Amino acid sequence: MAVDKSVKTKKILDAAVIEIAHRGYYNTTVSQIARRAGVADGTVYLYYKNKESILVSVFERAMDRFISEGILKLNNGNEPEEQIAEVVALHLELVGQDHDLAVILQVELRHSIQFMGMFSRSRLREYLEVLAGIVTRGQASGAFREDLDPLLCAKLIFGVLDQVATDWILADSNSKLASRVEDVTKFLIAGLKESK
Amino acid sequence: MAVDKSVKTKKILDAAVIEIAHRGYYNTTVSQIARRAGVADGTVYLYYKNKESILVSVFERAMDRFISEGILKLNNGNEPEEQIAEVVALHLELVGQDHDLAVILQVELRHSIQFMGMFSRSRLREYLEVLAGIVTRGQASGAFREDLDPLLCAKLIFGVLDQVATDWILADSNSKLASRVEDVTKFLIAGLKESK
DNA sequence: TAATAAAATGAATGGTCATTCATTAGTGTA
DNA sequence: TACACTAATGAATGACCATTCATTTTATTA
Repeated sequence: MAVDKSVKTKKILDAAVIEIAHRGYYNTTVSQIARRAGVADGTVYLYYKNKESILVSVFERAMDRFISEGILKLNNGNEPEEQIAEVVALHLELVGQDHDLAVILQVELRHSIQFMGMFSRSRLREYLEVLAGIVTRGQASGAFREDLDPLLCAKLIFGVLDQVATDWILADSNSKLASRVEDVTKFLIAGLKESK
Repeated sequence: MAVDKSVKTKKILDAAVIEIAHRGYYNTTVSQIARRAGVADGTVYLYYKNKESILVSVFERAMDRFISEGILKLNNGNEPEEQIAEVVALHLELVGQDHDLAVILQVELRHSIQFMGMFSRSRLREYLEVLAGIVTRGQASGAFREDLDPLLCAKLIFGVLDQVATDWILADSNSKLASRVEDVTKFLIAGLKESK
């Protein structure tokens, strides 16, 4: 039945996210994923073509949560400065909420983009374009300096967020990620304006 | 003879850097490294304990080039703003000079820090501390705002540089990395000062 | 209930390496 | 030249693991 099908597909995917986030793709065996999902090894292949396609699905879910669910929350009525603050908060909140998701985005995805000509670059692009849009609007309204390319700014903003997230993951600290939102925002907004 | 020993060790390491940068650690076989180095498979094990220890040496070399050779060039007499400019230029130049080195630092190292309890974090720490030192001095001299933690600032600066470098690698563009030095510097310095 | 179809199983297969080690080549010494 | 010692070789070993598929279990239908 259709429902059963998708339920089991999801169960396997859930298991894969956990295993891959903990051990990395190459150190995770299909058997481990199967065991955690509570199915036989062969069953995995009824739902996924092969190991790599599981990874692709893992990425798709991660990107989706992040981009679709996240970015849509942006309030377009706000001032550019406030939007930057919103993005920082959203980005760090999302990463902070789900450690496994975060590891996959920060560590595995990057690795796979490089070594398995993976799609996904386009989703990142999407994200960058949202950021660049904010910068462009800020420049138009005079809030932000105009001597920097918006796409470059978008990348720099992303770099900062990505770094804070990675730092949090690699340090496995329980220090709330949220506590850094304010300072990061200050830094970014200053960078986008003329300095004194 | 002692000289021969280290020459061959280096030859194998050179080969490993190239292979690993192109294919990633898990997709690189010891045979491939041996072939590129022009030695037999077994010979590799006369110079390295096992495959993982090759990776460790690869990282050590990469970090060394980057930190020791790079940071030492910083001119301590300069103003904080100039030092930031210097760091940006040095970082991007070093990465831009050696694509293989860059891939290993940006992609493989991160992956390994997460999944193989690797040392190396301490070398990154070293780098961050140099950056934090610049910020601290800038705050003391009144050049930079004082409401942000220097270590956080160091991480944000690193994030920006890391992102620009990664972007360059993943886009494999031949657009000179150097062309971005100026704009990145502007952004960072503004972020470190009070905004208008 | 019996027959049929669909889903799930897990042992077996085949391929891929990291690593070893018996053998060979090379180098220096007397 | 013969001997001893070191370095290098690469075929063989053994472990691992993705994937397959003959068989079993479960669900559906008549």
